[in-house]
Amino acid sequence: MEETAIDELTRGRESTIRLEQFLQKTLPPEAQGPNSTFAGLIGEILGSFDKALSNLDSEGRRSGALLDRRSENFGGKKTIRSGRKGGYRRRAHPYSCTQQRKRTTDDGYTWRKYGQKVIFSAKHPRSYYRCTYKYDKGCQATRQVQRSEDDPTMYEITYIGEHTCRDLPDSSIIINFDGTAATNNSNQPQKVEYFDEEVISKLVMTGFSSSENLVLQDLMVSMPKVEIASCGSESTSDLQSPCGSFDMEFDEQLFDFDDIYSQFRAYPDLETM
DNA sequence: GATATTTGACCGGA
DNA sequence: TCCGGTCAAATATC
Repeated sequence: MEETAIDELTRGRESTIRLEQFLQKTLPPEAQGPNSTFAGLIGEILGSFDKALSNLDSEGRRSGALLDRRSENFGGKKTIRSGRKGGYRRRAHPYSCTQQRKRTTDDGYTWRKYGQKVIFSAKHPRSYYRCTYKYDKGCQATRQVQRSEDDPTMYEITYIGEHTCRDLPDSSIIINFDGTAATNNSNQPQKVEYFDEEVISKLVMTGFSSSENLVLQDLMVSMPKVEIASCGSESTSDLQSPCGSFDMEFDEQLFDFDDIYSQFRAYPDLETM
């Protein structure tokens, strides 16, 4: 399973390199300087692939220990050691991502606060939240919320672990390219798989030949899918995204997709090509 | 009464 | 030994 993810990421990386080579041929020289949007974007995409590959690689080395630890906690029953008040094992953080937001409540999940700490060298205390369904469904997701020191109106929210409380059947997965939520008959939250088609299609519409499209199709296939939990009325978040939480999903493992997504958002001029 | 939050203590990792 | 993450009893809120 993990090897498949690595293969796909490697393929995506190679496709990005091919895309870079193609754009180098087609873009005017002034658009290709070291400080250009083009160079920055390609560099960051490659960097993200490298980072994801690096994370996966290190996960592979640690996976045995992690699985043991996670399965130990999964039942929701705390094993309190005799004579101790605490009795817990601090979890490693296999998957985490940090976002900055003005609000902390619109990520589509329900959280229960379980602690708050004053952090050394930080102005503001850090709050700790776990998924409400930790014990009901064994969901191991947690998040940490801390007011930003630079901008006190913003919160730095770190999501740790994956939500297993929304373990939806595959039949409910909706492939959606335009970001509009399709409807189904159930009242279950929908799991929508979403590609940033807008950006890629604009690239395609700028005159790529069919063979060149293959490069992009390659890239799209290799690009990790974005899992967006449909958040109903709360779908408008402070981020420029349909929903608050972005995770890259490879089967049962979630990886941060923020970097790649934000790279496209960080270059509005690309979207107007 | 059930559920959520607060807060001091405990524990693990660096 | 210090710092940060988590636990769980006490307290607050609905």
